[in-house]
Amino acid sequence: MKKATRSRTLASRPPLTRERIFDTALSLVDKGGIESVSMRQVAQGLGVEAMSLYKHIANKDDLMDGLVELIFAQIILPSPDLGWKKALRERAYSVRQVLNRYPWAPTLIETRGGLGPTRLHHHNIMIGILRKDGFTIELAYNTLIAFTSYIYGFVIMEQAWFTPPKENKTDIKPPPNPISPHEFPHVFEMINFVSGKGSDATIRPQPGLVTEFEFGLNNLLEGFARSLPK
Amino acid sequence: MKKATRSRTLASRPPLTRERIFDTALSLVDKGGIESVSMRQVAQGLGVEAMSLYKHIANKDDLMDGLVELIFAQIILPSPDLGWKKALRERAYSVRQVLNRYPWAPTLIETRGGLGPTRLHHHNIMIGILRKDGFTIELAYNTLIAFTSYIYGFVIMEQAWFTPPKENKTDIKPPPNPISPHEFPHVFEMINFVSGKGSDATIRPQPGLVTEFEFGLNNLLEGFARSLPK
DNA sequence: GCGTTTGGCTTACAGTGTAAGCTTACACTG
DNA sequence: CAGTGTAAGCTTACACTGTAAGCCAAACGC
Repeated sequence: MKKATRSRTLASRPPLTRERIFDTALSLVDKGGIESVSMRQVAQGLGVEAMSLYKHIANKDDLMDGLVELIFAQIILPSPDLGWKKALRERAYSVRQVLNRYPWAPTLIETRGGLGPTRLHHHNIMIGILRKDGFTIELAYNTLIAFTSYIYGFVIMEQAWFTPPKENKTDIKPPPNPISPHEFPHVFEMINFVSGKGSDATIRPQPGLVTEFEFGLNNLLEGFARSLPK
Repeated sequence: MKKATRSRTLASRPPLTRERIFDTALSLVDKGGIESVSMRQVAQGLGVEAMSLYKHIANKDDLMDGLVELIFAQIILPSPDLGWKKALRERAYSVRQVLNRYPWAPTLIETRGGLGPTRLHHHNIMIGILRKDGFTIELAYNTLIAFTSYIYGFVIMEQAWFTPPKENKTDIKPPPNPISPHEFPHVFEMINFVSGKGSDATIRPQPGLVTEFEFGLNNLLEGFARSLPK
C-alpha cells in the first residue's frame, strides 16, 4: 500500500500499460482479424477512450510492432544440444505452428521492416547453433536466409491456398473454384490428386500440409548438410 | 464515328474502363506505396469523381484483385523446351524480379486468397513442364509448393531485411540498427560479414541478394532432382 | 418520337488515425 | 496542510477512408 507508485485510488481500473494494451489488441485481432483492431476498439476493450492510448504508445504502428513482438515471443527456441539439423527442424515447426495460429501475423510482420529485440535474439541463437556445428559465417548466413524464406513463404502459401477467397458475405460465389479441365488440365489433375489425399482440399483443417512442408524442408536441410565443409 | 458504342459526345474524356482504372491505380501505387491508393485518389487521377468508379468495379477489393492480376501478367512463362530445371530457374528469377519491382505486391497478393485466371494459367504451365519431364503428379505438387514458397518467402525477406524500417518522416532514428556485440554476438558477426560483402548492407540496391537467392534455389532444385523417379 | 438504359455526379454516413488542449487526481514540496 | 507540478485520461476536432442511395443528362433501341 505504501510502495505502489500512484495507487489507483478510484479503486476502479487497473492502470493502463503497454502490456495491457497489447494484450487486448491481441485478443481483439484474434477474433475479427487484423482490420478489426482500431484505436477506438482497443480503447473500448479497456474501458477507456481512444486518445488515452497515446499516453502509452506512440501510434498505431507502435501498437502493431508490439503485436509482432508478442507473436515472435511464442516461437520456441530450440536447444543448441540437439545439433543443427534437429534444431532447425524443430524451429521450422514452431514457426509454422505459431504463424498458423495467427493467420494475420505474416501480413503484419512483412509490412514493418525492422527487427525487434525478440527477433534479433532468435536470430542470434540460431546462428550460434549453426556456427557451433561447423558452419562458416557465410554458410550460416545463406542457410538462415534460405531456411527462413522457405518457412515463411510456405506458411503464407498454406494460408492463401486453403482459405476461402473472401466470403463476400452478401453473395456467395456459387462454385468455390470451377476449374475447367480443358482450360487448365494440369491444375485440374493436381486438384483431383489433392482431393484424393485429404478429405476436403479447399478448406483443409489447420494441421494439413505437413507432408508438403516436410518435402521442401528435407530438401533444404539435405542441401545445407552437403554444403558443410568437412 | 458510327461504330463507337456511345460515342463520347462531349469530346472531352475517353470513356472510363476497368483497364484505365487499373492502370492509373497501378501507376498511383507505384509512387506512394499501397496505402496511397484510395478511391478518391484513383478517381482524381482519371479526372473523375470517386463514386463513378463503382460503375466499373465492384469495390476496392475488386480493384486490388485487378492489380494482382496485372502483376502476375508481367511474370514471364518459361518455355517447356528448356527442361524442368532451367525452366524453374528462369521462372524463379522472373518472379523475383517482378515482385521486387513492386515491393507492395506480396502484401497485396497474400491478403486476397483466391487464384485469378492468370495465376491458374501459370500454374497450369508449370505443372505441365514438370509432368512432361517425368515428375509424378504428387512430386510435381510437392515441388511446386516448395518452389513457390521459397521464392515468395525470399522476396519478402529480401525486402523486409533490407528496407529502412519505416522512416518516421518527422524523426529519423539516429542509428539505423545499433546491434550490440555483447547482446547479439552472432548477429553482430554476421552483420559484419555482410557489410564486408557489398558496399552498404542495410540499404543494398535492388539486384543485391542474388548469391543468397541462388544458394537456397540450388539446394531445392538438387533436392527435386534427387526425388525424381528414375 | 419515346421510353429505357447508362455513365457519371452529388450527397451523406459511419468509420478511421491522431493533433491540441483540457481536467482530474495523485505525489511531493514547503 | 496548502500549494504546486505532473502524469493519465478525456474531449473535441479535423482530414481522410469506403461506399450506399439517389439524381440527371446523354445515348441507345425501337
